[in-house]
Amino acid sequence: MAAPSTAAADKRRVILDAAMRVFARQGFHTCRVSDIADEAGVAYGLVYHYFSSKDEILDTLFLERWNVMLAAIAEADRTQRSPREKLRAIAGFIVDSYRYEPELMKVIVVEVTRAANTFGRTHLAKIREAYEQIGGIVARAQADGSFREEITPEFAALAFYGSIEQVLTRWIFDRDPVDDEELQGVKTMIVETICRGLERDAALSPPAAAASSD
Amino acid sequence: MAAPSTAAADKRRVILDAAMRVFARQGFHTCRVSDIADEAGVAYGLVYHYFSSKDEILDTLFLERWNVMLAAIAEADRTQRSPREKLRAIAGFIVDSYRYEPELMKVIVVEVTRAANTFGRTHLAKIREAYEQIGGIVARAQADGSFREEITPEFAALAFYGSIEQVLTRWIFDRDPVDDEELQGVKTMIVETICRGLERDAALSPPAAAASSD
Amino acid sequence: MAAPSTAAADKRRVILDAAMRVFARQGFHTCRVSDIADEAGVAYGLVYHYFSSKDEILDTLFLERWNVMLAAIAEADRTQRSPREKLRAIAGFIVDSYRYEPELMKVIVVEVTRAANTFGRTHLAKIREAYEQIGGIVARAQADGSFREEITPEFAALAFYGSIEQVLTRWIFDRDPVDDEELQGVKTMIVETICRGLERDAALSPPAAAASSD
Amino acid sequence: MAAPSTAAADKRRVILDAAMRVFARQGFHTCRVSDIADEAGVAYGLVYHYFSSKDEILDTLFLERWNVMLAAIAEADRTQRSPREKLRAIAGFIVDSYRYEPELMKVIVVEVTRAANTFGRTHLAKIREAYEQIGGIVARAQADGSFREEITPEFAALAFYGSIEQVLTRWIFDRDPVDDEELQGVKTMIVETICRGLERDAALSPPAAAASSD
DNA sequence: CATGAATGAGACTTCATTCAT
DNA sequence: TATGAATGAAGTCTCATTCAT
Repeated sequence: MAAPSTAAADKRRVILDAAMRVFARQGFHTCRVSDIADEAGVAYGLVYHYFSSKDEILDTLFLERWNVMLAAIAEADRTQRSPREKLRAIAGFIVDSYRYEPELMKVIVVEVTRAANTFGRTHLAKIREAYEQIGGIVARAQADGSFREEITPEFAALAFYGSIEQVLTRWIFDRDPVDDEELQGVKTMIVETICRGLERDAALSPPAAAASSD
Repeated sequence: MAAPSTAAADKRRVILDAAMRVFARQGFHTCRVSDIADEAGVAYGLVYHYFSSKDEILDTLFLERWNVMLAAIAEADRTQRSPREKLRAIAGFIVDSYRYEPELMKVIVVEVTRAANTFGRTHLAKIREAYEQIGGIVARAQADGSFREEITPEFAALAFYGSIEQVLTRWIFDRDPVDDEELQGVKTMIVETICRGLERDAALSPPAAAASSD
Repeated sequence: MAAPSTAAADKRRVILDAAMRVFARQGFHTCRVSDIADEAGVAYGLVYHYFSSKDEILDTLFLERWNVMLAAIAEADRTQRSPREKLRAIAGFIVDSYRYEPELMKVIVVEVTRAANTFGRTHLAKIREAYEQIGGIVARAQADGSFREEITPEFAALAFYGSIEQVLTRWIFDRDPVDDEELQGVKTMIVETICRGLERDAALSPPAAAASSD
Repeated sequence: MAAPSTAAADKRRVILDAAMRVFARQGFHTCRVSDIADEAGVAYGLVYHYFSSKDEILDTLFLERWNVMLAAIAEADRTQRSPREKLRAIAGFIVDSYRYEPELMKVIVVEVTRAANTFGRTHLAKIREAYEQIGGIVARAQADGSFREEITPEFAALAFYGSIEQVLTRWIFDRDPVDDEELQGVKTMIVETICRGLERDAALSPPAAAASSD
């Protein structure tokens, strides 16, 4: 009796993956539910057997991924590493997500986090959880003296995430595929720019050395 | 004989301003053309007398504003000021734009620059002109030795603009109106974070002094 | 398993038949798609489930009928009958089409073949196929000596079809229904006028006798 | 004081001629009133100073021309010529009308006489006046014994006019301009086909001779 | 006479969702 | 589970006509 439920779970997954590709290719608003069904190779109505609406499909794709990212941020924060190293781990995770799942990340960024008026609004609280975790890392870095206090943690989080999102958006709409070297370079530039902007004067040299250990 | 043309221009302006308010309030996709006509106090068809489509109204609002911003960036670049001061002038211009015309800026950011799949794509080239101008400032700062060369000008522009856009987005969707103090604080934090991230070690102290004169 | 597809085909037919009645009653441009849906007793959107546009419905009605007519012409031509008999068979087929399906023929004639600027243009090539087949009959009659050569086959076809179309148009817009006697009379008059005009002098008497056998 | 009224009359004429060209080029339903104004080089509203509606412009173009044609038919009928010569004169007049004013005739035929559902209906009575005059010629030819009585005058009129209209329609939608030889040939073919179809057996030879005198 | 801004009703088409089988 | 036919609300755009100047 487990087989059918597994099969069912598979179909659901098939639809989700198809939706991801269709959303990435055509955009959420431009595609029709039938496009998703066609891509998944299932009948029209079956989509509504697994999801209550077209919105719910995107909600699901977003939440699955975003929760993974929140976990990754929490994990990075849980380590004993320096703030700069934590932030580098986070930036690295997001950039690698794009590397390995560019279609999914395109959907997440284009259709949710940047879609301020629609899904970005729906998931506002969830999205801000990421900012808050990042802000927390900054706040604690300020408390322990490694980051200076002129910059509020809230702003720091916005600048950090905003820089990354902007880079992803650029990649998403560029013709050329991004090569690995550029991906690694961006990870470094993010911390080299934002973290250095956040760190105390005295801290400027050592972290540069620390970064090389990554 | 000037009156009619003035009157005509006025009606066009009335419609544009009404559209700005309606787009800001309801969102471009959620509002109907009749909402714009109602807000403007004109007949439905008059909207189509001045604009060929609903899209063209938003295009017009965006281009009007974006061209002003490009001019402001070019103007900031034309001065003899330091790179940091130039970037501060640009950040200041954008932040002040939001201060004085929050509805317009909400429309620009939410419906165009962040709407990657729709108008953001249409105006991709125009939007990138801003990045390129900012990147040019950075590149020249690297050439004259004030900015270090580890960070590419392209990335620097994305990080700079991305940070600002993220802050605006936060303000746009926050309940509370932003007070002047916060606005000024953000201007400072932007340069304090991004510019410091971009500047050479030796340059870290002097700019801090320069910034205090703003 | 045949039932659903039959049911589906039926609904499509129901819509086509309803459209035929509505087009005949109100005219293609004057009726709304909702009039068709109402007449068919189906929901608005179902019309668009089966047809991609209002135009396509008329295209379908026309092509269905016109292909039947082209087949009838080809069939008439395939027999061993005299040219006059072939043309009488064709005229008879068209006149009988009006007798048995006056609404459909009204739509075909009024909305397509006579609508030179709209559907008549779209289906120009298809319409001309009929002229060409008729012209072919005339050309072969000239070759075998039964028709004289002063009249080009092209003109003969236009005159033949033009005469019939004009008669149909007259009937279509007359108040009174056409009785069978008039229908039969017209069939005879068409061949008696046009064919006699086309035939050689020597041929004038025999065909008159032949016609009486119809 | 005559000058302004002359000027006024001129403007009215300018608009009518412009409308003729625009209707011929774009079709009545496809063009906008502003297209006519543009073509005439006058302001939008002026069209409504001279005509109460777009329809009235076409009505005017049609009636002007159709009345000329009715007069020509009456004139042809008034002579002492044979029925065949009268019909040849009428066919010749219509064909020459197309020769000298193809745009106007295109509008008359395509937008009025063939537009059964719209203007053809409005002007039904006027159009039928032509048929009736032609029918009258045929009826009198039957009374004097030159035309046989198997064909009703009503049908004869429809066949005669229908043949001509079909030829004009063909020319109108053919790419190639019609040369004079073809025009003359068609005049002959019309009477050679239709009149011969209408004439008594005994009359077949003499008219052929008569026709050569044209 | 002349202008062209202003009016507003009207219709096609799309597509998410439901439901009978 | 699975299918896809059926539903119907919603919104953009067109354009003939009017009218103030």
